Amino acid sequence: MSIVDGTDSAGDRDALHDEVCLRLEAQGRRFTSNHRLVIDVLADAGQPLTIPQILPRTPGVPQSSVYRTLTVLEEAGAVSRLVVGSNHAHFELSEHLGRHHHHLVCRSCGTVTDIDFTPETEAIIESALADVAGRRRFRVDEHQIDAIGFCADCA
Amino acid sequence: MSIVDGTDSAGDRDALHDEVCLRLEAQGRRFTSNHRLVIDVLADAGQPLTIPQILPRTPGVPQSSVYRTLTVLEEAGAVSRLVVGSNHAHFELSEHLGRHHHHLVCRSCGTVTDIDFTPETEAIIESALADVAGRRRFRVDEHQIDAIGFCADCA
DNA sequence: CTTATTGCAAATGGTTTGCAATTTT
DNA sequence: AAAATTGCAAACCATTTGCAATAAG
Repeated sequence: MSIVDGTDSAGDRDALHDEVCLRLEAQGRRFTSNHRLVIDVLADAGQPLTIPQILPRTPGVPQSSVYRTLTVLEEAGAVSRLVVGSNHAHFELSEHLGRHHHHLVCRSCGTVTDIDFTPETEAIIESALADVAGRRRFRVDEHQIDAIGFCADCA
Repeated sequence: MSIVDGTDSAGDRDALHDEVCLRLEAQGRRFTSNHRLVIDVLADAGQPLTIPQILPRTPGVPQSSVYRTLTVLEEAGAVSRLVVGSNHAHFELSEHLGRHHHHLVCRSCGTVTDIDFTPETEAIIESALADVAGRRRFRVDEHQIDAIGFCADCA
């Protein structure tokens, strides 16, 4: 189902690159070295990163290019932009490439961590959402759940 | 339990003002006419508003004062700042004053609408969160669920 | 009277953009 | 060659802030 299944083998990484490339080409974009570099940074991190966190891992690439790359990747559905609390947007591999998950957001340090629910819990949430949204004729594409509090370090 | 229970009678509004006043005074702040004005705008709207939506409803009050008022009210726990997708933050009465709820966010027009889950669904979500977060020694204060998609108007 | 709040204007800072040079196909 | 991407610097724009005047307790 998912391109990146967590084991992170070399083959997975190639499959990830291929999938991103396909998505870019579907929109008439190109898969350049900057694109690959940013994808790899996000894949390696395994959790949402802010621009200040990404920049040091893309040495020599100007800030504006990283922003542009992230925008292109977002439009191609390869990356998601997350805005929760903090002043900086967080970026992560899209759920199209990874797997569905939710977030723990630390009030103090702003760090965002991925968490998973069981399929049963997800099913309950989805059906509750479909029910409530349907009543207002709202079509739900996706949902995001953020738990806000304090991480172990900031407790 | 909640100060504002949806019927929106004059008494509820007074109770709302009193509660906001208490919360402000607990922090050595004052309950001024600007504070009341902004609270009333948010209470009347009954859904999250952006600054561009708030300003026309607070005639004569400069933008910077509205921002400052919202910050003070947020610190007092009377207002919550919501950041989802759009370029503008959305503001609403805090769950301390209203009731716990979640959001439908329209990808197209950016409008945010409140929705409620049943207590049973909420209980399941809370226990799932407590479980997963506890395993990482993360202390959950609150959670927010945003369903992203297209509203009836933008379908 | 003491201290928080207000209003104005100016600054801040994350993010976006114009344009010429450079890659990619 | 044609078109997307890059890098640099400059522009944007939502939000914040300094400061003198004002209002609340």
